[in-house]
Amino acid sequence: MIDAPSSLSTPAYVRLREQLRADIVAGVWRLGQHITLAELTQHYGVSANPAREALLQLQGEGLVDMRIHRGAVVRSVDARFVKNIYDLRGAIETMLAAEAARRMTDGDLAGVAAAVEAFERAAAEGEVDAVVRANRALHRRINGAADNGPAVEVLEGRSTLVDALRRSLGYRSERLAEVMAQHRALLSALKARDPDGAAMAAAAHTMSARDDLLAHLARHGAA
Amino acid sequence: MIDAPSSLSTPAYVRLREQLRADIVAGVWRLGQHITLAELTQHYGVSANPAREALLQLQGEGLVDMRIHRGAVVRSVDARFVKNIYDLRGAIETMLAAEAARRMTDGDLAGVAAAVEAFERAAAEGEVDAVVRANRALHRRINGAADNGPAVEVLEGRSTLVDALRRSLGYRSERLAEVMAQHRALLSALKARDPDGAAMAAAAHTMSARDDLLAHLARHGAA
DNA sequence: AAGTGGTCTAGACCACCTT
DNA sequence: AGGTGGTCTAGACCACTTA
Repeated sequence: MIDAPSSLSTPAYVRLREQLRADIVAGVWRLGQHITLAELTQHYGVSANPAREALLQLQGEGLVDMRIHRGAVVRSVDARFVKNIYDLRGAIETMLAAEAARRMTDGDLAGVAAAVEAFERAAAEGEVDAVVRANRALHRRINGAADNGPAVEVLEGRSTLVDALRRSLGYRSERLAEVMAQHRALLSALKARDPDGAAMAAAAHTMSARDDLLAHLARHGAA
Repeated sequence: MIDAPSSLSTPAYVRLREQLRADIVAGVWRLGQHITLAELTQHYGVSANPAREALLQLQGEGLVDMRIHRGAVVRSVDARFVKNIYDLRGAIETMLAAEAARRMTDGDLAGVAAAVEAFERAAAEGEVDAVVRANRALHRRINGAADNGPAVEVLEGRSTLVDALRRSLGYRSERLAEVMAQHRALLSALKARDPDGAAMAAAAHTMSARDDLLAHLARHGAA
């Protein structure tokens, strides 16, 4: 059964999509596992149609592969997949950072600066949740300032699986120091309204995140 | 009614999605126009469910905006939209070109070289369709060589509207000469296995395509 | 308070894969 | 051929907007 109705007004296929994504990330449905509509309708207590729609949308996010008349398969998160997603995200975030450097208002800049400080405070206190929140706020603000709705949609749509993976692995403290330095560099470039500098800082940031995660995977085996 | 069943085996929501996309591009449904499920079911002779799915998927491609209980609206293609889509595509294609430079086999390279020549031959003979085909083959080959499925999916998914717009405007011959020079530059960088050079060539190529289309729009008004 | 418009369920149907 | 598994239709239902 789908858990608390969350809100009576949210459609079943949306609730199922969210739940299914969370369950895939949590390992309820193993990576590479085969899922049929019948299993979904039984397990979550909805009928075939919303189940199919949820699968179609998750396919759009790259979480599952649907093969006609063969059921869906949870995409496995191997090194190649992680590299590909990070390369895609890196390309988009680099472009957005450059554009943000051109368009940011002083208010936007102050917001980014505040998020950078919130991140560092949370990191110093070891508050993992607060670190994740501040990090998200920081990148949301930069990406939002670029005023490119479609790009942000793609970025957010393609981030779920890898974000969940990253969060599940935790952060090493050396990595946190690295990230803080990268945030500072990015902030400086934005303050200087320097698109090329912002692009380079963003590219370095995402590439190091990619390599850090890939190193984790290589060390501890794939999920 | 949906036209020829195309193939009995392709599901209705897929056929409807393709048809609806083509019809939007052809102007059957005007940009900014309001569409309801009832209109779709009547006009295309399918029931509500496949119509809804087609709309959801086109929303995923950015062609329509769905607002719950208010119907869907065909997204209008203004200058800002064109710029945003081109910036997104440019970011992705730039990344893919760099990656392709690292990974291309000699066979891939020969394919790109052949496509470049096919493009130039078609351009010399004024065969617009052949130009479009060669151009697509060329970029498909480069993008494919990067071996990043998710990125290619996003690229193709987000290109339809703007591609159609560009095709509907035709090509000036000066523009064709520019494009040929850019293709040559890109090919050289790929041959030299030079990722940075390929990235720069790809970025220049998509930026000039963007600015060319924006100039068209500014001159002749929005579609 | 009516109306519009989206969503769900159930059952029939049919395409594709397997024997 | 049989079985599995996805897709369609119809009608009921219900949420959100408009008068």
